[in-house]
Amino acid sequence: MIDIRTLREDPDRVRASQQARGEDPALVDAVLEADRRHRHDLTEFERLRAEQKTVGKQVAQASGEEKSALLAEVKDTAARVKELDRSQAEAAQERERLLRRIGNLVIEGVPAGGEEDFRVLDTVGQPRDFTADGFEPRDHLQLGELLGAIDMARGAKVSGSRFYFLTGPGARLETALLTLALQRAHEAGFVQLGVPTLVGEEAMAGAGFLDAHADEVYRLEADGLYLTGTSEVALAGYHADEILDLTDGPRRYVASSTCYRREAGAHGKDTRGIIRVHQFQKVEMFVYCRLEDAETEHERLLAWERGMLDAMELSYRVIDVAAGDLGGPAARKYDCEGWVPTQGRYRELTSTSNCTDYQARRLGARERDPNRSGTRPVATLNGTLATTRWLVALLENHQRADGSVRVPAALQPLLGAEVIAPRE
RNA sequence: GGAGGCGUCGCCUAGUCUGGUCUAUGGCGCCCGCCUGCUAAGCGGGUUUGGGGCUACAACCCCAUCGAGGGUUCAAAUCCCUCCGCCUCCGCCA
Repeated sequence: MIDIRTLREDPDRVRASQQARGEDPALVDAVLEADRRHRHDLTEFERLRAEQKTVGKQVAQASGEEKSALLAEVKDTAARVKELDRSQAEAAQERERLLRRIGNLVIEGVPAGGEEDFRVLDTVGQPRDFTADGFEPRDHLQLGELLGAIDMARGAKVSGSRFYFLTGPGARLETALLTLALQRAHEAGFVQLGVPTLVGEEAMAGAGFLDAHADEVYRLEADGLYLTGTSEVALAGYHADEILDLTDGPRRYVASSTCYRREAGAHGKDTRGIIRVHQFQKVEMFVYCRLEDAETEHERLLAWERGMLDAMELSYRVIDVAAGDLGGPAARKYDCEGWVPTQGRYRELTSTSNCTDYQARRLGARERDPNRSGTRPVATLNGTLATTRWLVALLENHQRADGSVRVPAALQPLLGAEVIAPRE
């Protein structure tokens, strides 16, 4: 949620941001209208309420005839107060409802436009030339089956489409990847958290996943709980409604968790293999820091992601995601996309968002304001350090003509092997 | 699953039966000042959060806030209802 005060004082800035996102700038005026109504009724309510309290005290002192007279007088006020409180609250709710629909203020420099309007910031490595290598690359599922690493058929038998088993070397490769990510985060000073993946409505909404992504979320009707599509939800909720002390620098957390996504709008897309599945593992970084440090911190998160991709010896590109493709809470988002040989294109492997104070305001994660009395929202950022999807890039890019797959040096000690060989 | 207890402004705590004197008590901690070779002690003051008015985003004034939400009442921490969380006991099950 953006700051209502920014919207009051500088509505043009908000309109411009909406425009860049391809969203409705008229929403700004609707919020302002509801805000005016709210403040008018609130002022009136407070004035009458003060009066009611004063008379109420007199009632307590008085007796007999004087008391009945006062009672008669204040009874009317009480009814008016109740009425105004209702309309004030109603206007506040309307303002809130509209305000929540406005996305975060896009940071200057973010390309305007939609999904295709991203800017490429960097490209690392070359897409592997299999013609030069003299063989036709197998896709990750062919390799997975050849190596005894992925079993889609049994996944479907047990749970349906977009479910899978990782088997033997596949499961071990995933574990090694996640472990390395956690190790590297630990060495960088992150505090590791074990997190709930089943959360209440408050946490889900606070992180912003019940707005645009509501269809993507698994909901357990009987218990009023939601399965999280990323540990960001739990990590964002961790310090909800708290006043943090950030004088010693940012709070950095990392968590590995199972992620659940309905993929409701993805019928027929990426149906083969484990590119797009209902359940996967992810190591996620999450940072609470001061607003003025957020952009620097965002660069750091990106650097940690790139370090991990480099260690996997993958070729990838870094993109500055366009405003229209950001999602509500993000003010800027960098994706790292790994090369997938059999698709001949780059696919998202990591994503890091700077949510500035947008998510924190809704969550109530604050700090003492260094410039004045009171508190102010902190900034939150998140980023991916590893996911199950990385197996696709690892298998396809490091495959050899005989169907075996070379293990990147960084994973070899964890896996205890330099090569994953086909089953006999 | 059954029975009971509890939830107060950082922590502990008074207040709830018997609604108005609660502008929520006291202690601890913390902050500022005084005193003082230094520290400690002592003394004085301050110390929830959110919002509105007015403004320099100060000071000041006001409203809300006693787990959350409703209700009763002129008036609710206090009475009634619903929900949430924690604890104890019993049962059941690993």
